[in-house]
Amino acid sequence: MSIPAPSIPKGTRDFSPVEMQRRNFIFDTIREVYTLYGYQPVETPAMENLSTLLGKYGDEGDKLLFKIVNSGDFLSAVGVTNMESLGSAELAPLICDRGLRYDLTVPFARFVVQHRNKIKFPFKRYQIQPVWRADRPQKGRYREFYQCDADVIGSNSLLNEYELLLIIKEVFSRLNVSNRILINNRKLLSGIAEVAGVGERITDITTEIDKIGKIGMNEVVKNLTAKGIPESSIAVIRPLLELTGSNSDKMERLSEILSNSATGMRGVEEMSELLGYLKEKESDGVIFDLSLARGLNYYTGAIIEVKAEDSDIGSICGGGRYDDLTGVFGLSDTSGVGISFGADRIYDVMLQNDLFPQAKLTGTSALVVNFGGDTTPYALGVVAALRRAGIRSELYPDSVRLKKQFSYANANKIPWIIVAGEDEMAAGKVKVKEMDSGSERDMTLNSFIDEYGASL
RNA sequence: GUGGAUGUAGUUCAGUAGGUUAGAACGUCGGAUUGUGGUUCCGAAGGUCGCCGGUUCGAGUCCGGUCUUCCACCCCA
Repeated sequence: MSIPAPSIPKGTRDFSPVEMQRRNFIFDTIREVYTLYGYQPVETPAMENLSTLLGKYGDEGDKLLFKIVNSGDFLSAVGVTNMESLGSAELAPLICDRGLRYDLTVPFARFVVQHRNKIKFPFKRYQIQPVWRADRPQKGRYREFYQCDADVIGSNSLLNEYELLLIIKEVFSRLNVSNRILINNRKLLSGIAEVAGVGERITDITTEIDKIGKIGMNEVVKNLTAKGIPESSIAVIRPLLELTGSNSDKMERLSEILSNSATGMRGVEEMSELLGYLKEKESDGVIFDLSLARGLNYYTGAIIEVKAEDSDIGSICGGGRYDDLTGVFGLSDTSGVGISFGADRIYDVMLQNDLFPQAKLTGTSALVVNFGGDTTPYALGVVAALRRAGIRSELYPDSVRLKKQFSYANANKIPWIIVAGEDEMAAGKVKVKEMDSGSERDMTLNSFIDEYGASL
């Protein structure tokens, strides 16, 4: 009779101590940079009311929401006829009031509206928490993953966009991840759709435009045609996406072509201003890419996406400006802009390219051997003294064969073993063994701490 | 949600044209060394062959379904 092997839900993962050490390196780096730029931490619950989440991410996003079945007799609200006539999609809202958060931006918008009395605008917050998506798992794609968000809400200034770009550069430079930062502006895309006479179809157009880099212009044109975009419109859109030359050349051409679109012209102004803030060195690796579209529906201005070089992982950071996310929760005229680092994908990229710094030793430095009996108080005194001296140390919990205790130290890469048995106790000393060299010395505990404490 | 691949001891993998008690390495545990690890030697434990059903005298091996992991699409961090 064997118990079935335990398992965890599809797309979720456990993290070992080694993995956690590396993950924390990423989280700590991002947190340090966020703090350095004046962002304040915030957390929100894992689950939100479904009404908060639904309709914010487009149809596709709604499908990927994890819904939570109501507690108690959740079927009583349904009724027999509904049960038989409705599909599971229509049934869901009747039996689910809550869902797991899909990202950190929408819960943050909710947070801002709910706590507006206590918030002094502009509000700069950061938030590092897991999110959940019922996507099919794949390389670099998990059902539970961490986002590391920073947002400024309540300020229209493009200096915020500029600052977020600097943060992105700072984080990836500290992590040593080579990357390219793509920027664009939704207003430019809206303007293009407008002058092409298909302003209504902006969503269809942007999601297709986004694929240019992947499937090529010809395929995109084919898809647009298939979606019913008239050839005359495509004829206007296409040359714009194929603009070449320097950023200022591109902006110049765009302002000519978009001159009849107020939205488009604002896009030109915004993009020119942002590009203007970037000094020569800072603009390294920042690319103005008209084909960058990004799916999330709520973006209205600048959009940002970071791709790792030397990797097929895809996007490792994304963001943009949303002018009216808080509007749906009852607070209008509050524009925000934010970015989000995908910690799990950054982890994958760093592992692939061997970018993790040699693991800092955060494990135990000294293991005190347990002989049991009368020596226990003596051994306990030894660990206590080591800890008082700031040396990470532990007493082996069981008084078992020394072979076992030494092999434990070896397996856990503990560099020192302190032997405090009867002989040592009688002499008022300890025997210290350096595991690397295998050499042993009898000495007082104080002289050990004096001699090696500082290096541990 | 659509399409494809995968699944055998804790781990990485063998397993011949369906045929007795399913193998190896590493790891684990015990011993050589009852106060000494990492090397060596000896020994042991550990598997309802992902799960359910079917074909067959007989299935780890063939067929169907289902789940997991991985890959592509959709979409995205």
